[in-house]
Amino acid sequence: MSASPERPVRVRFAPSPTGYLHIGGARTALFNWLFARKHGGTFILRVEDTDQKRYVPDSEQDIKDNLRWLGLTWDEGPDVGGAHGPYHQSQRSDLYRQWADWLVEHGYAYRCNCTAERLEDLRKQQEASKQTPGYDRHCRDLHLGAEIGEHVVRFQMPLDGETTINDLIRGPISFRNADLQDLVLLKSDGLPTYHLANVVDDHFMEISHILRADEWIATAPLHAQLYAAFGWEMPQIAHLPVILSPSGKGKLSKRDQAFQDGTMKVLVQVREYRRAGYLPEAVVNWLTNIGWAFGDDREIFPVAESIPRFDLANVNPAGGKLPFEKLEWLNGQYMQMLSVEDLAARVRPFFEQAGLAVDDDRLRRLVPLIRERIKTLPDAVEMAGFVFLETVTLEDPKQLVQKGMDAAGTVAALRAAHETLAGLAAFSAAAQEPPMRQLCEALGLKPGQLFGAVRVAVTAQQVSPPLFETMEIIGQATCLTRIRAAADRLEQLYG
RNA sequence: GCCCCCAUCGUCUAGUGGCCCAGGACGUGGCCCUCUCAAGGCCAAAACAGGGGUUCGAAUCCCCUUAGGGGCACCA
Repeated sequence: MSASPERPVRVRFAPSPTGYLHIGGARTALFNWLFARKHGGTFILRVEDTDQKRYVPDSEQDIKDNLRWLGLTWDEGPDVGGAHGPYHQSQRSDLYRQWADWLVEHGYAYRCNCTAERLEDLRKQQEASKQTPGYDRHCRDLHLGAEIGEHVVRFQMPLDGETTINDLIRGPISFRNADLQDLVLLKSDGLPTYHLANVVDDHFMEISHILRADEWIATAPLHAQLYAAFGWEMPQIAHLPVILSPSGKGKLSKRDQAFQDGTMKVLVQVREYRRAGYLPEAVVNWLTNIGWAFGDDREIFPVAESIPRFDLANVNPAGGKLPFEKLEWLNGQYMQMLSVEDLAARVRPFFEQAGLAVDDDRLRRLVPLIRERIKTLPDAVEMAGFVFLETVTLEDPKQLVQKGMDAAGTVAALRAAHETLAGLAAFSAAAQEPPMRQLCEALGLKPGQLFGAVRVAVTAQQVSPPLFETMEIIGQATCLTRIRAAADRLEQLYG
């Protein structure tokens, strides 16, 4: 039953199109992808669309788009094809049916026509009498034929003995067969359950290693028994640790959308990370570091460098929570590493979405100023959107008044600044600073007071990129207009 | 209830019997730098869940307890 070590590495990510790509799913995909790349193997995408009830039409597209966004491209699967297709389980029904029949014929499975009502009653009884819930094997020895009409096919689990799974991360895990269920393999709609489909597909797609979330551990012995019944070699298997909800209750996968946990925004779907302005390379770096460590005490590493180091033997079996604060930091680090060109291109759509008319020259000059001040792409809009605005308006002119100053003094300071700045022949930051500092002394103000008032006048914000560089980008005329307007308004209202 | 996984700072982790009175990172606090905010630099607080073994020696191996998690579907 153990796989031959020399078997070519072929791994798969097999999502079900019942929802958008989840961050936990992305992590599973990432580890599969890393494993494949490490071993020069093949990474396969397989769509497990056998649940018609929960099918979400645009979820497959979302899954594919976001895998690509993360750079987790597949070598075989939808859109790219391959020699082991089709890669949608809904197109492989005949195969599953054929092998389900084979199991029945060979005494490894049986037909069952127990009704949903009977199963429901059974479960209620078992709960009432505090018994372990599960199918009572009513039809197991009835040898029902195909003529019974609507029915399912159940696996005939051996009643004694043990099944041992050799998990690559956890070592051997044993189960008493008597504790295992006669699970449904083929549903009454003729489609397979996960258990049958994944075994048949993994076999015919020549999957060498199964890397999946650890919620599958409990059904692994069933899968092992299926391989044994078919007489097929079982792939090597490893169960990846789950990602837990930061709120401390349950696994994250139970929530399917972003939610608020205290002061922290918890993002769940990959599309939410994308929209929130995280860089895919930062997300990948972050995800790689949950359950696995690069080594050498390094926290920041490009994916290309983690490939040769990746090893299942170093995967931590314990589940963990997503460290969101670390993503914020990592994202900031990655943004600092990007070229001006690159960051400008990435930040541009966010300005546009905010309805701002982006000027390329200004944007390129702005990027170095905001690069180390933003954590996510849309932060740039909040920090420096005023650069692309014709006029800015202050909610309350009182905001111009800095600590230790009054309205009259502020008006005077602004007018003095206006005069100083208006007198400059060149409006570069370097040209602005010395006379403005002299002005501080002349007015008896601290730099923070004068510059603060000018900052608010020019940007309508208390916080901005460095003042002189910012004014240089905005331009002399616009700055002067804004300073005068601010002084006028303050004087009018509080003078 | 039954079966299974799992357990190092608040969080992500390093540690595969002596190099560990436990290292890194995020976050937190302090200081420095400073036109705001950041970034950066320096410093600090902060963990081997508990109890038994094994061993000359245990964070590392074994057992029990406890905590957390998963599963017990005609969902994946």
